[in-house]
Amino acid sequence: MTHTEQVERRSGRPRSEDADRAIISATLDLLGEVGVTPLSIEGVAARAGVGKATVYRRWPNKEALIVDAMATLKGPLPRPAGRSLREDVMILFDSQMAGYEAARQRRIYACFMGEVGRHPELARRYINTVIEPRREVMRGVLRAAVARGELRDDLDIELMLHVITAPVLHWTMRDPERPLDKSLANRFLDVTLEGLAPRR
Amino acid sequence: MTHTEQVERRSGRPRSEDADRAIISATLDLLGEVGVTPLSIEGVAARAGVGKATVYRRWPNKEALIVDAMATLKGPLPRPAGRSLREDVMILFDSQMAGYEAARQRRIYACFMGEVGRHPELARRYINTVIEPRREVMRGVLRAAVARGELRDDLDIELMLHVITAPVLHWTMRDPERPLDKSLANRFLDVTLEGLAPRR
Amino acid sequence: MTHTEQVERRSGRPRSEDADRAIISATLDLLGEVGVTPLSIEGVAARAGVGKATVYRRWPNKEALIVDAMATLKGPLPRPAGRSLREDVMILFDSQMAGYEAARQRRIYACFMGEVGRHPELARRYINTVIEPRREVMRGVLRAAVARGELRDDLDIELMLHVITAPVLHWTMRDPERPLDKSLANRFLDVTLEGLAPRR
Amino acid sequence: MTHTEQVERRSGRPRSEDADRAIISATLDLLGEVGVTPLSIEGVAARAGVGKATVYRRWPNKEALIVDAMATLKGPLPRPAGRSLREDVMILFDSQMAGYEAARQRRIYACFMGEVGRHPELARRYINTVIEPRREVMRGVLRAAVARGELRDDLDIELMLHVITAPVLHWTMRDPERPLDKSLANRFLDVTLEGLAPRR
DNA sequence: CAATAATCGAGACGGTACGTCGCGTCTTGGG
DNA sequence: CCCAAGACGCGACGTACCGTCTCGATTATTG
Repeated sequence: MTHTEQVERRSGRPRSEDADRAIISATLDLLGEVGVTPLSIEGVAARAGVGKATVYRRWPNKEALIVDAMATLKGPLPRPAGRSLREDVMILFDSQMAGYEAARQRRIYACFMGEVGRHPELARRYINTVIEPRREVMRGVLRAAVARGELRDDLDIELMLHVITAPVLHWTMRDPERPLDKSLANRFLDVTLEGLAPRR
Repeated sequence: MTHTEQVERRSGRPRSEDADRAIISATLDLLGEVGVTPLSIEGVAARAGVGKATVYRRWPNKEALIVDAMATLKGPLPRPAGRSLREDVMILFDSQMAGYEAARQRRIYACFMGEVGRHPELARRYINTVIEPRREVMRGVLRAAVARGELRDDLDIELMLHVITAPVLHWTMRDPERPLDKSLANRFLDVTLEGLAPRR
Repeated sequence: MTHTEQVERRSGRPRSEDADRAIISATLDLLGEVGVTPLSIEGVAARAGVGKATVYRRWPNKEALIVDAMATLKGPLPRPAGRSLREDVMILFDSQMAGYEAARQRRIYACFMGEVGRHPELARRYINTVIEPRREVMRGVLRAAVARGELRDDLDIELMLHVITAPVLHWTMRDPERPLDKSLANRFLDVTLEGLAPRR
Repeated sequence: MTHTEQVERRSGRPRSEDADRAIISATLDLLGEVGVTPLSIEGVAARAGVGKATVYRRWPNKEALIVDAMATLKGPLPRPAGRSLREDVMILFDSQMAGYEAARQRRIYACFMGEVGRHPELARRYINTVIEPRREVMRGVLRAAVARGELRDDLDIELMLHVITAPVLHWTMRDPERPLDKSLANRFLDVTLEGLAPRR
């Protein structure tokens, strides 16, 4: 999974997988804590308890390191149940709000959003790699809801996707440390779903 | 308006107001371009075409400088016409999307949102000083709309405020350089207002 | 005697002669305390209790100021009695060892000697203006002593001048604060006048 | 020989001895060129072609650096032949007048002499470390000459030492770049050994 | 099992940006 | 017109941190 993917065994002492993991984890921590611009290899190595050369031996620069670190964020996607729109949406929300991993991801999301202007290429990769798959799941949920008649069929999916997710995401950015309260998420849904529900 | 507010005239050469303005403007530019953490007094002075000492003579550190720079962002608030909800909301949107000043403010907004976790105190001041007054205008708009029967009266204003503004604000963060297209803003409004409109 | 010598009266407030004196005196003090290179107009003005512009109005740079300050060091030359070589030499020594003015001059002498390499032009002027007149007095003393038969007539005056004065001057440089003890000066004279070789 | 003398090997990359040498040499050059007060670590680093941190890692301030730099000046002492006073003295003079190293040492000597008042502690160390050993050699030469009957035995060695060396040293200070002409040194010796008084 | 070779943490390297200070110049109000 | 006070742009200072490089020690594979 690292940048210097190797196929054939090389002689000499093999690279420590512990170091790999510690570096990636430190990178993700720091991405969420300080953002892309102030993140430095020095800081990553210190946080990982590893020599700087151990990082540079694997990745040529911080962009490459961040790209590889992001790849580990793809993780297992939430699987919507498909019974009702609201249930599916809450499953997706839940996966972003519970646990240490989710908190770190919220911090990273906020940092990338704040640095879109400085690091457009990295931000694009982050969106494509990490965010887009989740949006794709959500699109499936919305399409299924349209098919079941739970959502209007005269609006494009992208519009509905943004209107449903933006209140949650933007709320989260204002305090990434605290997960969004589930009842508040439900009240957001009440409003937006009302607007998106088919006119009878 | 500078940090070292002086009442009585001091002896010696008075401080240059040109320098004041250049420093504040450079600070706002850089706030939008690089954010809070990487902003440095050195960078501000260089951008302003001013000696570093000229900055340090006025503000003891970058936080104080940023606080004073933010104060100049309050600017004139947009005045809603009060004829219809949609017209008023579009007036408010417009004031954030047109002109160089608005573009700079969008960049600054994105930077502060991305650094809430690192500089909570500064972010809080920014919200209170710059954002909250505009939200207050929007609250007035919403209350008037409730009074006119254009919005449901069973929801609290804060909820409606967030649901209406979040899609616009979050869309903006994904590309602060380009102002939000007015027709897209209208489509967002179509959906959210439908959800917030009173049941007949 | 200042650099901007003026002949005709100019209109407006005349320049303060107090300031002139204070600046020159401060310059001489600092010349002796910090030397030529670290001496700054800022320091002179502060020591003189005068605005910096008041100095710059009179002298264009520190070299010109130092030149004029040195001119005031010429002072009244000691007048040898002409009765005996030893008495005359001790009169000259005395004038360099007694009083505040003499101590300052010793400090200045040490500083210039130490900075000959950095400021050869200033040092040359210093030698010509301040030191050379005193050496000229000493030459007269030596010539008279030769005429009286107190000194050999087969040596040139410059050589004798240097051999007699160097032990005193060099001793002084090793601790300019303390004036050379008169009895030690006498012992130096004993040796140079009589030599170190044993009398047969 | 560096300030942070280490006995046991420390982990990590060892400090470069090339850097040590370059820094010390640059310090000695600058000591002779600009003196103690204007000497700065920045200047030393630039002259040595070394990062400033490389200097500060070894010495905490310029005084400590100068002390260590002076220690390298002790060098090999001249060995007088012991056959005659004049020959021995000229050997000692020679060692201060020939070669690049000697020219640098003359410049340094002049600088320290000129800054005795500003840096008495450093000057004291310089005298003790660098000058005193050479004076001790000269004392041996003088004592041997006294024993051989070449010098009077009724004068103390310190007095003779000063009277013999001062003309040479003080002449040198007036132009440290040019070594003292050997024939002039001989004429100084002629006088001090024989005296200025006429032979009866 | 010894030799080899790549990796490890540690830390020194040259370079650069930081906030501070002091320089010589410039600009006020008041005498 | 002079004077003090002090702000101005500029640049040097000592510090901290960056990415790179280099050391002795460690750890698998190879002969």
